[in-house]
Amino acid sequence: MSSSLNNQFDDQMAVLNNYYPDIYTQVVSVQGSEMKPRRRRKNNKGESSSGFRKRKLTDEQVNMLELHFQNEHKLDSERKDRLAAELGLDPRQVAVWFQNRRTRYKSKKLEEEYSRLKSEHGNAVFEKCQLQTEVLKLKERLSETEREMQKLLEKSNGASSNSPSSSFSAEIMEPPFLGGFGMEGLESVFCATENIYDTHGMGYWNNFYDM
DNA sequence: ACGACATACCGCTTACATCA
DNA sequence: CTGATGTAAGCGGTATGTCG
Repeated sequence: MSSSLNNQFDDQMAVLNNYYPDIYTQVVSVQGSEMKPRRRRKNNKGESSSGFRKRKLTDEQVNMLELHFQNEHKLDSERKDRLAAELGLDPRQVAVWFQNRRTRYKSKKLEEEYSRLKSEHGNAVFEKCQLQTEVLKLKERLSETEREMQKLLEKSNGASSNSPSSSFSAEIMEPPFLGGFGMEGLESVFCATENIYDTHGMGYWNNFYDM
């Protein structure tokens, strides 16, 4: 632990002591006398639950542990022993609490990350759909323009009967515009996704991912 | 360098307390 | 009373440091 962190921690402890002046003596008197931690469950046949009652840590103990955890997620042996003495707990209980707390922290972080990625993915899908729709519209415009050009060519060919057939006219007669872009069969997908967004908005997709 | 041992940590699981 | 949920703690495995 760095010295600045130590100072920060000492400040926090001072504040806590201000709010809970007799926290340590209370905790020690309650837990130190009769709540000795003991091991249980040697195996899963129910051998050793001899009168054991699981004790919940007091709010003050949890607050203190939480304070230490915010300061540093891992314990060195010295800090563990000192904290255990301060809280009237077994050092092993402190270690276990920190381990469980790290697990909770990790799973919470994972959930947050999952939500963030889910949201990003939803936005990306939405954007992709918009872009695909745009591509379709542009292809339609291109097709229309090409048809008009074809008409103009036919007109001019009719006016001068001896005009040569150009390679250009042959090219523009090729019908499958979408095929050239590898977009075969996607028209219905575009329409479907577009309709879904139009009808339901992004909330629909968020619910969809929650399934 | 190497193996034995201790220690800390992690993931998974169990058992208990609490609450709706 | 009961099932769901939160959490303290047990257990086995792994990584790392120390010592002879």
